[in-house]
Amino acid sequence: MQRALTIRDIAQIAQVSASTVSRSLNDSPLVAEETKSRVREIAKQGNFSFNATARSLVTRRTGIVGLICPDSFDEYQYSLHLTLLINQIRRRLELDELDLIVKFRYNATGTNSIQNLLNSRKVDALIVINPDITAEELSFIHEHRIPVVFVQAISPHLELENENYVFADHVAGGTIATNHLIRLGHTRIVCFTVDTPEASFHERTDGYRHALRDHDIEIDEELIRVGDGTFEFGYNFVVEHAHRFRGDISAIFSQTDIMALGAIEGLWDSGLRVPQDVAIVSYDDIGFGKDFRPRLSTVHQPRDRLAVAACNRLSRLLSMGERGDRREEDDRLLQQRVQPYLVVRESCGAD
Amino acid sequence: MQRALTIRDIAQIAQVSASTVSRSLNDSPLVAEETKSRVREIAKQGNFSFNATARSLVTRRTGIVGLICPDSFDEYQYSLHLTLLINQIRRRLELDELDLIVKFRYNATGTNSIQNLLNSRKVDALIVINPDITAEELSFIHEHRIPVVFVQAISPHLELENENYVFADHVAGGTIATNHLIRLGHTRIVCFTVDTPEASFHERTDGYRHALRDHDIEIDEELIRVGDGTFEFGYNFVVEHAHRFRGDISAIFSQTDIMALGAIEGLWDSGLRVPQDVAIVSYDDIGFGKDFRPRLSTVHQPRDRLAVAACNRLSRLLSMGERGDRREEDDRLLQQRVQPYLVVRESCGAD
DNA sequence: CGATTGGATACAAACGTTTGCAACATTCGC
DNA sequence: GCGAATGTTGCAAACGTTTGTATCCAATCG
Repeated sequence: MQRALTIRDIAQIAQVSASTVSRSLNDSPLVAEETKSRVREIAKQGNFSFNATARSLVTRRTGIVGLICPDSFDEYQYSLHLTLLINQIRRRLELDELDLIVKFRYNATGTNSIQNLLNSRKVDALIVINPDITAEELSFIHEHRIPVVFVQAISPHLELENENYVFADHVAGGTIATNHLIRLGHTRIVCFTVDTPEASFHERTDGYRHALRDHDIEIDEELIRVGDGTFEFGYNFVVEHAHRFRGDISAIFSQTDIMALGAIEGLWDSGLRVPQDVAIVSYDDIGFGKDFRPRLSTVHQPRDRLAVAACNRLSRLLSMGERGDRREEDDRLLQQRVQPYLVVRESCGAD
Repeated sequence: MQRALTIRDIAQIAQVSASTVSRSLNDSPLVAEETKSRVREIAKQGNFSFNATARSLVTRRTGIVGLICPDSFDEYQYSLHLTLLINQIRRRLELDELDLIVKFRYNATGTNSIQNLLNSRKVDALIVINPDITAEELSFIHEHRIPVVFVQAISPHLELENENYVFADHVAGGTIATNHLIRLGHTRIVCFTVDTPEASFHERTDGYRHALRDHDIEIDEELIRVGDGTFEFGYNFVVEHAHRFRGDISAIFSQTDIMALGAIEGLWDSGLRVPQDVAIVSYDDIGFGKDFRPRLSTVHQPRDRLAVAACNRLSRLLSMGERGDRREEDDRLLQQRVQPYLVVRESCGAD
């Protein structure tokens, strides 16, 4: 295989024109069945396949979508959730024969990943995860008239009204978790949240507040503790406040699984048992959670649904672009919210 | 921006030919400095950037490398190590302005990922992780004359003599871990390995054997336990054999961190403490390990070095392809082995 | 001062497809 | 049996670059 076969080579062998070969292999109705099958046969024999680059040049479609992900992807507490999410997206994209280029928000050469990707026209569409994006970049994207879907958390920086946005309902997640604990009889529930520009954690806290308010339980602001999402934080807090877990506080709503694992470890070291002495519900459902004893009761992040919804949205946009129309009903679907659900295991004390 | 600017547009504005624009923007020595800067200025004003597709068509370079990864990437016990490895590779590739398309070994449409990728000529080179690859696929790759480097574990299916191969020395890793335990005075050391076609686990076991032999310690085959890499396995084994950890067995070499975490949990539930009663050294260094109490002493998988070595290798192959030469010295570097190292924390009882 | 060099630029042919349009053959309706 | 419709094919122009070769002009040399 010195030089790969081209449609012209096939054309010569089949004694037809290159256009007929192209049409045959693309199953155009313009060519006779008999010719089609003859051409196909020859192509198959010669192990022919299209040169994607040449094709892209004229169709203006590369068959690649770009995904921008936060640099925090490198840090392990985010890796699991994001990895799983991205893998789901990749799998879903396979169905449409689309490949995925993943880029970090900020790259090693100091140039802007988003601009690079769009300028080079390497991708047909963009998925932006946890969109920590400037207004400037947003308008840059729109100038390029390239389909874009934002996924996962709502960015407070972003005017989402006219954007395609698929996100999880973190308020509902916070409510579900807290309600569950309340139903089990807990009223003094400490809430571990995370200090980050991302809105998702604030929303989980809102959910916590809603649940308490709905049950006429006093909201003690002192019980809302802002951490950093790490094991250490959970561990340190419970060790430091161990005395309060004997009588005062009876449950924890931890907004990350990792902090919950830390808390469990810390409580243990303080002579307290989960769930017997303290009930815990956490958030994310990162897979490790079901291994440790006690197994974590946790709010499942609907990664699969996020992925599916985002990709469906994207497919739609891509095919809309092809036909150039834009129907009314689509506009109503611009924002799509997916619901998390509670996975009850052991740490809440109710199986 | 109805239609993106082309070099012809720039040419017209600058009153030069398209080729001069191309050469100017590519900093060719064939064009006068003055013209160059004039053209550059105009390009900058107009926010011009090359159409990567058109460029690829003639240069036969896409600036994209493909990475084939095992489907087990989906399962969480592999995710962490692989995610980190792939992210490192991605970061390293940024330096060469190369983008990365990651594909699963088997894709949803049932077609062969490797063949797809190569046939379409979408990528300039291939990285194959944990190469569970058939001879047929291997020869397919070579027919395409595309640079390929295999990473991580050695595949028993693969004749690696003529392949570019970057792998970790798992024998050394097994030896290091076991030696450390021996040095701490342990002689009855149980070894958790994993049943998989991948050779890396067998190699770790070989390392374990070497270490014992070197110290004239009898190898008790019964102490080598074949598991599945999960938390459950570690947990169940120690619980079931708890009595033996009081007097007989005094240490564990676990070939995955996860199994070690399971064992720690199980020992605890059996009233045994790590490292006081049982010392543990594990393998992988997955990041979680440093959070849990006791913190894991573990053999660090040299992901960073694997990534760097693989990418360097790839860069080299790519630039060799450009110049078409192949020097002798390169052949000697075909296989590259990187060394793991021990991270001593708490679980081994020696800080 | 004519021939020669060399630097700067332009021309045109690739790269491998897709696709609008024209061309041709065949069939149909009347 | 003739014009129109229909079905099949080929021609050629795109798509936006790169790059080998030709051209032009000024400067240099003998």
